[in-house]
Amino acid sequence: MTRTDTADAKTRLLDAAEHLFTEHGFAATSVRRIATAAGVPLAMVSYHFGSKKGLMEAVYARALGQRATSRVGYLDRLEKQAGGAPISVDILVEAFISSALRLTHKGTISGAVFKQMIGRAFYEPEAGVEDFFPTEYAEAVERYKCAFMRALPALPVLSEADVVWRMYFFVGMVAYAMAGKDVMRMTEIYALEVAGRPEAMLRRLMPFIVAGFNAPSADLAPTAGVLAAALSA
Amino acid sequence: MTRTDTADAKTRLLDAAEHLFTEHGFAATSVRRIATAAGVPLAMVSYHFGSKKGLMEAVYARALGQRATSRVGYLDRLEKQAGGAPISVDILVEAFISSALRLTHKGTISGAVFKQMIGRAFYEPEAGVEDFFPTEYAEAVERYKCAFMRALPALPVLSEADVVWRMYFFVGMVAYAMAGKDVMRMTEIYALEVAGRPEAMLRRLMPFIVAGFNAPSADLAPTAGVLAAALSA
DNA sequence: GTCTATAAACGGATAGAC
DNA sequence: GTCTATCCGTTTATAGAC
Repeated sequence: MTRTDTADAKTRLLDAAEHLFTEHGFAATSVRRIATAAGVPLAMVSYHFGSKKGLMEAVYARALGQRATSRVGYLDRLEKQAGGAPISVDILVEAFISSALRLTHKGTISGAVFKQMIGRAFYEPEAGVEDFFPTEYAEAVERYKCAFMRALPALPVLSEADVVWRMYFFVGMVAYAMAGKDVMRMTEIYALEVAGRPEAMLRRLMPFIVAGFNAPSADLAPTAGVLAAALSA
Repeated sequence: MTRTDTADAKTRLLDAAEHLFTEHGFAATSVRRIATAAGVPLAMVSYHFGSKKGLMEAVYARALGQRATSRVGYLDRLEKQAGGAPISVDILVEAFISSALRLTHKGTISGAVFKQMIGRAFYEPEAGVEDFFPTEYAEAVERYKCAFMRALPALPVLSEADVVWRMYFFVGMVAYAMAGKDVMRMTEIYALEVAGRPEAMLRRLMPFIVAGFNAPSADLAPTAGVLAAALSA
């Protein structure tokens, strides 16, 4: 007996939609199916949310809204505590990931579902959240960018392009992991311990990312080209 | 006047489907739209491919089939040339990415479209290629895994779990970039030079990944926990 | 082999009873 | 406020003419 069974129609629709959109995607999920899963008449979707799209926006709004505080919360506390001194890269990386994962442990939504939902939002073509995310997270990205630039070794200094690219890669990787995707079935084939344990992944991910951020600037030491050199040797 | 205009119905359907599935996703693309775009009667879809799903499988089969040789081609040549000696990490990383990007420059399909299509295949829920990819690429993953383990510093040696995790992160990042996704709109906001130029991204990505692979083992130096320590200080 | 016409089911949305 | 019944466009797939 889950909470959904006793909640009101609106909440049950949101719960069902969240789950089904996450699992099958927006276009592939019909409102009929959502209403059936929620045990609610079809018309309640139009009544409460106006349209299918309205329902999806409500799903994201609920999920993100109630967690809005955690985007730069860690960073605020860290900067306050540091009192002007740079924050080290490893702490920034863990703060960034933790802000993402922490969404998993708060609020009414199942952590696993929410995590996948956000991961999916990154790839769903018609998701519509592509208009939502950037405005909501632009500040967080900018704040972390500045923090990373201050944290990284002064000489040879990384260009802003270097830092932003590395954050781009970082975000992409976290999205892939959060979406629970594993196209190569690597977690199966190599029995990676990941099921339901984001901490295990975090432990593996952190050194990888931290080292990446600390790599020499691509402006100064263009690494690409070694393949061609090796093959023509 | 593109090639599509003169090709036969089957080919034109594949071309149109490839393009539309890539742009809008499987569920959101109707066969009518595909047939219209291809300038071909609707019934030709059933005739040639049996069903919508059959069409999609044909799209992937054509795209991947004709490029099957390039998955471990670089690695074969590198290992032959090295004659038993380990291949350095930077060369392996570039070979792996190049094998992915090289798909872009071969065959009949537009590079940009194919690239996005593969990227999409990683996230499309109903794509069905999740049964296809692992079997096709398991050998390549295993080969690269062995090569990376031989290339990485002997002491402290990375565990197989370390190496596989790092390949997992690597794959995820490449998938995100290949799908052309950018949820945070970072390429816009920070004017990253990426449009149509995978080489620019490669130059930025390589040092990041290489450094990540060379990071100390997560088994020996668990980095996670610095955030909690910093906040409780 | 190719295509037109249509079937059969499903999609989102709503009118109007209660 | 809540729900049943239905509208009507669109979907996939096919039957059958050419």
